[in-house]
Amino acid sequence: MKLPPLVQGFVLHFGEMGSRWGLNRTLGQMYALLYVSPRPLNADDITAKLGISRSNVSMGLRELQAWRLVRLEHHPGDRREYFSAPQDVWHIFSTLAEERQRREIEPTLSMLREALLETPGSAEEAHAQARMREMYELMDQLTTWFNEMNRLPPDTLARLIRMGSRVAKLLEAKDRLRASAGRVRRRGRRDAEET
Amino acid sequence: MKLPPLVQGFVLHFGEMGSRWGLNRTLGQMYALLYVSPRPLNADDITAKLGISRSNVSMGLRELQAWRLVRLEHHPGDRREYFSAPQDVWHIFSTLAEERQRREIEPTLSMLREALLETPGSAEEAHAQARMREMYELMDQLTTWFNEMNRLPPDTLARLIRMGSRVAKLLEAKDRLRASAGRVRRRGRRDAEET
DNA sequence: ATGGGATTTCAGAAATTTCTGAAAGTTCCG
DNA sequence: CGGAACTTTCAGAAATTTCTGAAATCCCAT
Repeated sequence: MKLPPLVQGFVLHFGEMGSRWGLNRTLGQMYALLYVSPRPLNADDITAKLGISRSNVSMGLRELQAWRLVRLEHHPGDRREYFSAPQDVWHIFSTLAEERQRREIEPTLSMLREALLETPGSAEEAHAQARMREMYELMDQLTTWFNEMNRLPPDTLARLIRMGSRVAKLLEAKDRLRASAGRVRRRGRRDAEET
Repeated sequence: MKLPPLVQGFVLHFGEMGSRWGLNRTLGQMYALLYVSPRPLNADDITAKLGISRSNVSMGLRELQAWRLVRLEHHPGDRREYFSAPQDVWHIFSTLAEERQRREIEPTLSMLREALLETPGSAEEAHAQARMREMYELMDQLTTWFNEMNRLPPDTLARLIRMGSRVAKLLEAKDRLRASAGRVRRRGRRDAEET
């Protein structure tokens, strides 16, 4: 591995962490390398910089593309394929989250949906099914929420994040507004809809 | 494995998924079993129901406790240890998320903090460091946000989730309120603080 | 303090995942 | 076409992770 120390540390760390995120060492290293690279790299660049086999790089690049974490581009007058990581960190995190949802959550939601259609054959199964229903409902709600938030304009979302728990204050404000509107009992400004 | 079909399907699925979440097959199966079980189980129960070795169960239980996913209890007049999964699904998801943050995010935040203190020795390193700073800032913001939300009273949080993207409407309402307050230029009701 | 039920440890076996080199495939140019 | 420049495939090697059985340890009741 032939890299400046700062970059090497970053790459190695991502290699280690790669396995904790559903990736693996090589994938983590490759992604880290592309992320900090000032220009797109081709497969041989990556092979050289990481000191791993060419075929491993080829497979890794396929997988990173499946994760939608890297983009492929061509340079005029050069037959090789160049890869780069999108620059926008928000965007990166959002695709990462989407992709993980697709791989980690959706299969379970389907499985649970099917299980909930079965007829329990015993008290034990009935209990199990009730527990599955609870889990299904929360997962479903959370993914719906996540998808909605992810569809919001990025700056709105950024603002909500920046507010943190102070959004709760908005809720209280809304409640006060509704309460007083109820007391006065006439048509007023309607700034927000009910949930 | 000797289980009612509905339960067996659930357990096997969690076994498969276990590896995608930072667990592993056995851990996933054990957790699934405890989750749907109507009563706490001891290690031998689990050994029998899942058909795996006693020692594997012992190690798995330790790990599930480290994840704070199961609780240990004792029954009077019985020396064995009984394990159960907390009933509240919200609570489960929240500890799961906390635990993942601790294992998947925090190490990277530390690594990045250290890297940002280094002095880049070349233009390439300077660029890499700038990219790391971007990543650090977003991760830091997201974890702060997550921690704050997780500290909110559960019903407030539940309400926010149920609102989904409609929270954005509250933001707009707030903006309108501030705008008109500014026009009128006198002290009015202050329902929400500025971000 | 001893016996025995219960749990833990751990070295090596088994299973799974990742990586490689060699061969095959693709594409473009002359 | 023929071949050079790249990329992909894939069977087996290497590395890693998970699982087991046997032995050790713990700890309570007598």
